[in-house]
Amino acid sequence: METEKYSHKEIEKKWQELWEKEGIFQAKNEYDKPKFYALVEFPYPSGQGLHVGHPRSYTALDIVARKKRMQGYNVLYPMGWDAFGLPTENYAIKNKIHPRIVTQKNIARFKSQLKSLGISFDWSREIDTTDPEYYRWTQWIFLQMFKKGLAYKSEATVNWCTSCKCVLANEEVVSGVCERCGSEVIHKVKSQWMLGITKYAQRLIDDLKKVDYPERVKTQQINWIGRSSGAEIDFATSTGENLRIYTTCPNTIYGVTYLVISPEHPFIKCHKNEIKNIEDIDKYKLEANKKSDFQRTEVNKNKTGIKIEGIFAVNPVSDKEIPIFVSDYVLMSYGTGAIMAVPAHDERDKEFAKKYKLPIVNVIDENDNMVNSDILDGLKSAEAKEKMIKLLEIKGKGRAKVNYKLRDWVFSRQRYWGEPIPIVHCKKCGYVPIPESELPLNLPEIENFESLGGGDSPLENIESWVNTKCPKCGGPAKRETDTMPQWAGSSWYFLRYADPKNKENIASDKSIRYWMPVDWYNGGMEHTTLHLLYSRFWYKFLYDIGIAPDVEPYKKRTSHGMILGENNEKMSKSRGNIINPDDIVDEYGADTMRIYEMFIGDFEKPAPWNTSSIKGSRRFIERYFGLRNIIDDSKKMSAKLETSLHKTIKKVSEDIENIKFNTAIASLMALINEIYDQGFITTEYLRIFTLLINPFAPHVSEEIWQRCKLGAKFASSAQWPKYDEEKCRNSEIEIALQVNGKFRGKINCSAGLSEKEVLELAKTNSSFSKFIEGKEIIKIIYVPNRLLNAVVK
RNA sequence: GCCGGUGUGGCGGAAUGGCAGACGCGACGGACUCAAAAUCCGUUGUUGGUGACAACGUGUGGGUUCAAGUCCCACCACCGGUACCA
Repeated sequence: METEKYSHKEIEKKWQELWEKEGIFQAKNEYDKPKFYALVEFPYPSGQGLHVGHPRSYTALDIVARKKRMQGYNVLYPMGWDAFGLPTENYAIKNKIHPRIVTQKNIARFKSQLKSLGISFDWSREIDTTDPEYYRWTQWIFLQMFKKGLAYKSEATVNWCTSCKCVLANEEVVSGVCERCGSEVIHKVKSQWMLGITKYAQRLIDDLKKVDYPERVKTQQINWIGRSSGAEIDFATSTGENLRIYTTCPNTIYGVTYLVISPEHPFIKCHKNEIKNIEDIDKYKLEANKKSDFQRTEVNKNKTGIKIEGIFAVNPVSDKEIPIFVSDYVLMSYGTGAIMAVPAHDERDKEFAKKYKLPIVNVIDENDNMVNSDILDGLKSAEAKEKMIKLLEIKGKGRAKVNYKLRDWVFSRQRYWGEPIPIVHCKKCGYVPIPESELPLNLPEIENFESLGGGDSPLENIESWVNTKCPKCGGPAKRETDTMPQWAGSSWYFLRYADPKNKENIASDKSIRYWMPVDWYNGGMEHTTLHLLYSRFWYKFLYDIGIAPDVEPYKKRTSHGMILGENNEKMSKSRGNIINPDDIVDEYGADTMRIYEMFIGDFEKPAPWNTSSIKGSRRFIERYFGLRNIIDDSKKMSAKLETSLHKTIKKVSEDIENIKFNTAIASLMALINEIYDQGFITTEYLRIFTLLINPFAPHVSEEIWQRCKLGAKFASSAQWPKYDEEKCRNSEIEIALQVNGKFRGKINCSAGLSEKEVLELAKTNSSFSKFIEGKEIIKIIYVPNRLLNAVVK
């Protein structure tokens, strides 16, 4: 008998090398085979190295990918690097190293960490968003958007850090202050490149019907896009110019007692000569602009405003004269920047009206019927809304209008470590795209990566790069010095994996049509309204220009829960609860780490890390490794074990598809317990068990596969086992007995008995019969092979 | 405020309306050992009882049902997202 200890280090190294040498996980360009494209979000190679959260996602889809391969699919499971970004740039600034060097170092570390986990990535298709051969296509897509008018430059309000003196992305503003230095963030108007994602708003909502995403992901996207349908209504004013407002409740128009416009509304400037209190209004506007995000949310409920003196508006249906106010509770960036206030039926308007003693007119009663509304009286509010829109349209004073909360995507960053925007500005020709033949537009080499004080990109310093010729007229022109945001490269990367070395196209047409869409994409919830939305938008655009074969990039999306620290809080340096995956792999092995992370709880829910629980996963692997010592082919596996085996094959197969990795492992543990209870295992059963455990613990199962000569070269390349539905049923079963719904014992019997036969048997059971003795049986409920309930009086 | 999610032993967590607590951790008892670790065997929801057994038990309060962790109604707590979006 072998007594050799299980040595994870030797075994795991051996198989990782063999797999790599034989290239067994490389996807084949055999376009007649059934394909399966499994994808996980490629990481940002940070200086901290891999987090224990990464392997949760990667192992899960590794299990799926490995099983699909064993089921005969041509599987693509690629990995790459989303490597542009702020932390690397900050590190580079601080340590005066080129970000490229930092990135390369981080990638090397990540890669070796991932390899030590035995994930079956196809490393031959590795991509890196900072590679000019990659980002030339990011730039190329941008140019196509520019040509279609989807990329445009415009003045936009951006976040401005008062201490760093530079622009911040929305995600860099944490509760109103700068993420880097904690200083105040204010709004500033700046000329920015924008992407017209709002043109795709409706499609981004509608096409969610076509994909298999978790409901919470769909609703979060729908809420973020924020569709509302109402009407635009033109209110005449005493200036002669109309004020156009937006409302979702045009039916409440008889309840309008004033209008409110945003402080930035151009109406103020246009009519400054007619406004008697223009100085006060300008002062108010200045105050409003000075407010930081933080202050704005703080004073959220305490509304301020000022009446415009000397000008009034006229209600287009009642012809009543009403005042106009300026208030920062109305945003210039939504709708028309002007509203009609209905204080009776809007909380914010009500608060404002109370503060400024404005009249409140009720127009909808408690039964949802219109009142005080002339021709609308008596109608339900929904009917009234329809009727009012029609009426306004006939009068030419309003029209139905749909609005979205979604804004166009601010696409400029004043930073070095990003894709250069391939546009030049010519005084004569305006914004001119550089010719596609000049792509990639490489990032120039510079010494100082720090942003300039004025909020301009550090590229602004490189005069030799900035000053160029206009591709159109040949005259002097300047290059765009802003770069693209972190989210650019990840918006299309899944396409590049189809054909990562292609020099002529983002990928060959054939490869795209074969591999797309991604069959299963797993990633974090935090990307729901960022990367996931952005990439759906880009893919739709690529569909529109004939590159993508369909409108949605991902057929199925799942989302893993976060792995929390042992104290149930988010892992972070400051909380001191970080677990380094290297330590776990070193001490327990990759197979144990994989099993542990899959067994930790429901994959889709957050779960706290617990180092002492890892032992259970390690024990399970060792028990599996020990099976080789109890092989006995002279005996036959019991009938009970045969049933258990088939049930387990079924359970594991289905659980993997249903993202229930924890219960799949539990059922394997239960099976191995049963095998040890029996005291031996046959080679055939060990073979099947090895195949079932292989996607979860690939190294140790390859080792057993080889040592016990269970089949050809690799377990990972063998056929996934099939189960027999017939054999999943026990012939001997247990039936629960109840009296009046209360459990009173159980009987063992053969399967398939009739109600009468079971009842007779039940009566011989003393604890059951005790409770029906002397009582009248009113009803018997019999669930075949499961339960018998006697209702007695 | 609005949207989404979650509440089950000491802990992580299982349960197509049908034996609540699978599987694992921990704990307790035992075997092996000079001893410890490892391993193996057993016990482990709470309360009462020597015991067989009984009662109670899935956030709270109601309801539907022969039967509810699961379905319905009302609420409470926590977590995530979002926020003056008219």
